[in-house]
Amino acid sequence: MANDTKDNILNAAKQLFAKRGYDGCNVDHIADKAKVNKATIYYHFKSKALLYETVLELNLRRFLKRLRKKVHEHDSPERKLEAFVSTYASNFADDQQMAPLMLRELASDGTHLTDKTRAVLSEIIAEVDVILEEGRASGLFIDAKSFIPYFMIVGSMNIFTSTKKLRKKFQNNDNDFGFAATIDETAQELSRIILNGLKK
Amino acid sequence: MANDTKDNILNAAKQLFAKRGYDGCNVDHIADKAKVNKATIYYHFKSKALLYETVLELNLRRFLKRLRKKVHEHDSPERKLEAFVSTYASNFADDQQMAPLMLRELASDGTHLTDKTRAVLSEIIAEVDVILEEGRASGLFIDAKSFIPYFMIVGSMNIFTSTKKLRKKFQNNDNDFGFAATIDETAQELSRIILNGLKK
Amino acid sequence: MANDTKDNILNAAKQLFAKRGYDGCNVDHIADKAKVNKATIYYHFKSKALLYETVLELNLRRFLKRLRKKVHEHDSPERKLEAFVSTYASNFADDQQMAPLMLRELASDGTHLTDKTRAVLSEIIAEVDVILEEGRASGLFIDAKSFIPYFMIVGSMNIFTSTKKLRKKFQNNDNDFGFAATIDETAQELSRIILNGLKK
Amino acid sequence: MANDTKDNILNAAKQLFAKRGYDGCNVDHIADKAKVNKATIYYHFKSKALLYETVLELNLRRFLKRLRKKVHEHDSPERKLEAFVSTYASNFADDQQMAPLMLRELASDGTHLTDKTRAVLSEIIAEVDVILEEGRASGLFIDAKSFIPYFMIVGSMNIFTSTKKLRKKFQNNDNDFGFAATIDETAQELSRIILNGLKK
DNA sequence: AATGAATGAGAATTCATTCAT
DNA sequence: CATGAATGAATTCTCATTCAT
Repeated sequence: MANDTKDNILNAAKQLFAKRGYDGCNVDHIADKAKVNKATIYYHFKSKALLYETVLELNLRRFLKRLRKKVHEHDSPERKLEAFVSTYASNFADDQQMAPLMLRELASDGTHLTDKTRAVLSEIIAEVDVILEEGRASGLFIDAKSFIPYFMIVGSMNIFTSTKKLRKKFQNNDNDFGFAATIDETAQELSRIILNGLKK
Repeated sequence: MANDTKDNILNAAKQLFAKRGYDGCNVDHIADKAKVNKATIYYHFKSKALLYETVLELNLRRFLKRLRKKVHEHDSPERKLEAFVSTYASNFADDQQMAPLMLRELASDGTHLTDKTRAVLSEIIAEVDVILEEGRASGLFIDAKSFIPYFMIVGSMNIFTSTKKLRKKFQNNDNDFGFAATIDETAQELSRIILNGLKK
Repeated sequence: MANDTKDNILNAAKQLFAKRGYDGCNVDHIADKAKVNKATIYYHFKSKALLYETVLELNLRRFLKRLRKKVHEHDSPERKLEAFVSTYASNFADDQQMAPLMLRELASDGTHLTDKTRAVLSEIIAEVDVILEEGRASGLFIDAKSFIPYFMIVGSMNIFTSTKKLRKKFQNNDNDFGFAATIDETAQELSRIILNGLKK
Repeated sequence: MANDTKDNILNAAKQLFAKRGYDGCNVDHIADKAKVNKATIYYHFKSKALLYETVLELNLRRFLKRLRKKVHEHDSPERKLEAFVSTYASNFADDQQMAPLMLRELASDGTHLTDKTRAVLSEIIAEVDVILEEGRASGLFIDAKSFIPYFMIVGSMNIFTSTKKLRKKFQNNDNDFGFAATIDETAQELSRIILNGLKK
């Protein structure tokens, strides 16, 4: 029961933090959504800030695990990078909260990130770094700072996922810039451009 | 004098909204930073929400104007795209607030965006769209949805600029993923990968 | 109006802090008693703690001023000491809050005392110290540490004033220990014992 | 084992009630200090209020017993009064909590005192009363209300013991009012002044 | 145009207490 | 006996906003 309670809180918190940001949502609301008493949240997590940190760390860790698993199913740097992007996409398709959560954190320059959570973030970037290094070593890829392709992927996928409603508002226009694309189409095209761009 | 006051408020607001987000900063704090009385803010802008909208619209409009001017100094799609990216970079180099401001807005799915401001945003994307269309028309570029290169640029440049402090925290590690790069270097490498990636 | 408001708050606070102690009374209650909105208290005093400190300092300062004035109307150490005690008494007769306020502060070892307020306290003791020094110098008084007569006066007068209701509960007994005495009678007898006790 | 737990709770409670007062300390904190679960406190004592009353009654009773024993070792009123004061002092020297505990109770006009506990208090005063009565009967002491010497002793000894830290803060001054005295010196001087003052 | 004062509605956090185990 | 979990009711403090001047 205790674990159920904790999970309910963590899920409710994740949704609201994603939707409204840390400052934009309140503990009452989280308690309502989790169907627990507000004080119960403070019993399990000591403060709103610690709850937020827990949500972030837990989800990033889970995300890293899934990315790794999928990436390591492949051998060539190209397939690995594709796997990274497509897993990124499929994860975001299932879990709509991750994208705004990460984006807000980046926008606030990691203010709420603990050392442990930053370490997880680092391991995610490292996945891309290793792939690029392999690509460079085998003469496939040009020499480029790892963070640039990483930011390209993270930036575009997170923005795409976060702006579901916003993108719809452009679809009345004569030009919707392709905004109606699915996340998988987007991931594929993104992969294609990046891989092509990195190729020697 | 009246305009001085208004500008002071707009500047203070921009800095604080950028740093802490709409919900994360309060009118008292803006008043303090602008060195005006809190009621003065309500005299010039009707509410916190309207102040925020004004900040956003004003700055996006200014940003669009600068991008346009620089892009239109060039002729070929390639040079134009490069100009778009490098102007993006130089603007962010001068104005550290724009990046987190935009990023937060995207993370919150444009909740605070007025129709007018969304229109400005649309015109910025349209700049890229036109360039890509030209490129496609002249057989230089592959056929790709415009928003993808756009999100790649916006995502990576905004994340890079927003995470100055965060990136520094990675620089003790043996691998800093190239995070120490300047914004201009970053823009150049980004241009190179995207142009290469779009090329037929 | 602003000063009226502040005074209302200070008075209400004084009464409640005296009656229930710092932790025993709440800001809502003070606001009710002062007939102001709770937020108004926070506007004028930044926190409950600062309100408390202000109450303490203001009242101790006023108390010191009155003691000094009366003491300095006399010449001999004996008359001065009597004046000190009787003024102490007459002040406490008018202002029932001062005694429990001071007593609680002493009980909590001056935890809430600011440097400035401690200085006022010091000046009150100094009044007694000077009197005793004069008495010793003119060969009237025995050599005794100043704080002891001071604590005797402060202790007995403050306890007497603070325990109005408690003392009444003893008055059904066959022996009420003299608890029914007035504050002036008490002060006189106290003076007599101390003066007699200090005499060479 | 059961008694161990109860004693741990009573000791922890005594220390915290003394340091912070009834309202200033919370059951969680007592539980932490006693190294028991919070619910255990409610198992042994029914409420915070009852725990407090138990602490008070137990300790006052113990205090009374010790005072009585020492006082009754002497015969003359003078020696008995001296014994009362010196036992007061030696008890407070061993048990730093008693003084603030009593002082707070007096400051709050006995609000938390049960009838039983008030009866114990009464018996303590009665000890002094009997001594003074004897002194008056044998023509040694002047006629004075018993509570006044009692309040002088209680007031000064309790204030002295409660203000260990506060007194230290005065010791940088050029005049420390004798605050550096030990409790035994203080008790001796107090005895001397009171006895001298009561003498016919 | 600008400001000090005031406030209603909320927000985070605490706390004494209960209860199932 | 003892405890982890849970909670209703406070409690301190904040905040966007208004208003008289």
